Amino acid sequence: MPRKPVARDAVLDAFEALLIEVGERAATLDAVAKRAGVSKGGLLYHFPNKEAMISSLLERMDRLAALDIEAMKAAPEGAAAFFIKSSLWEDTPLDRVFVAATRLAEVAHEETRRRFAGIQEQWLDVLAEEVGPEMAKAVRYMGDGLYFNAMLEGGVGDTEAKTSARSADVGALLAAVERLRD
Amino acid sequence: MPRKPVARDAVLDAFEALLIEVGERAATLDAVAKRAGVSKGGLLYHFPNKEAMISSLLERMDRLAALDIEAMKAAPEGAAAFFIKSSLWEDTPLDRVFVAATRLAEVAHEETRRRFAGIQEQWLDVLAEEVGPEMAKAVRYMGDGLYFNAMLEGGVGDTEAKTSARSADVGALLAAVERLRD
DNA sequence: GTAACTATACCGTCTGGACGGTATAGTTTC
DNA sequence: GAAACTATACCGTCCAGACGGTATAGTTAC
Repeated sequence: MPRKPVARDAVLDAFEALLIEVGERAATLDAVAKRAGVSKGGLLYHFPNKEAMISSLLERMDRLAALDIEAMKAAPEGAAAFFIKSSLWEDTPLDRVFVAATRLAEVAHEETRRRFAGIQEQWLDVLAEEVGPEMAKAVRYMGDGLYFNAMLEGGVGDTEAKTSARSADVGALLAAVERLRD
Repeated sequence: MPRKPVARDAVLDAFEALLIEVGERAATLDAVAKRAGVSKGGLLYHFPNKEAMISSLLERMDRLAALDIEAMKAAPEGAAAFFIKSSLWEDTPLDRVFVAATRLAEVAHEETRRRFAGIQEQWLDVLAEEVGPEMAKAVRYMGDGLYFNAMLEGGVGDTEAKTSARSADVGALLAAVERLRD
């Protein structure tokens, strides 16, 4: 059996990290290859072009989002509370791939935008089952707001400090969700 | 008397439009000049480099945001309701410059991120005066969520249709705000 | 069991095009 | 006459992608 393609995952991780930290513009093939500890030729062996790399990242996002939605449905504290908590930036694989993909959507990457819309719709459906369609929107927009801020902050600075700063906000949001639930 | 510098505003408008519609990557100097109906030399006559163009856009944002905050304070329906309503994409000058600037923040433009943080802080202060610091956060995140979605949609497709689709959501959010106010 | 072969997993270099910016000479408008 | 342009040519750099080469692991043939 041939060697395991260890570089493939390393490349995707590096691409993701660069998108988060320095944005789409600076996530060049050279930069990705360098960060992954791989030659540019090696990178292009696994992903024939940049678009293929993006595709793989979107597949990763769909896979992780599907898991998240399952967890959300099964959450003992309720889908809404679970959703708000998980919208906080905690550097989980889903957080990372989500913010990374946001960078692509920002530069008008249509396919990425479509995938986003699909996932958001699923979230909304699950939330609506719990709190009704109207309040589901309020909850979803709060979560989107959390992501928006995570995105604006990017990977810059002390992640720990920012997480704890924002987790105070999550308390406020959970309280708001409780009020909306009645 | 020399002519009025009509091209200056045209360039800034074109830059803004391209950021919204096709993202930062595609908002090149050539593209901006072409869209503005101006020669590249003419563009660079007014803005010696791209950074100067960005600076002017951020100044425009600060100016419009300051007006918005004044309007918010004076709003008869209350700051929170005003804020939610104005977070909806309605193609106003502030909406446009805000989403355009988001594109720059996304590619890790530090100065843009700082300006955003400043404006958000002002919004939060005004909201807190009305609904208290905790619920102010909930309201602000809802507004951020609305912007997040406007940003993801970009300038693509039928703006009218999307606005009306989302204005239904605004109803839900205003209802949520009313509940939180008690 | 080993030689010949094949497929996979890379590496390093090169090229063509785009992009930001410079320079310069001329034209219109007030 | 001077500000506000147009038009065009050019430069250095960066980037996506192409290409040729290499190393190594498994496979077949005898």
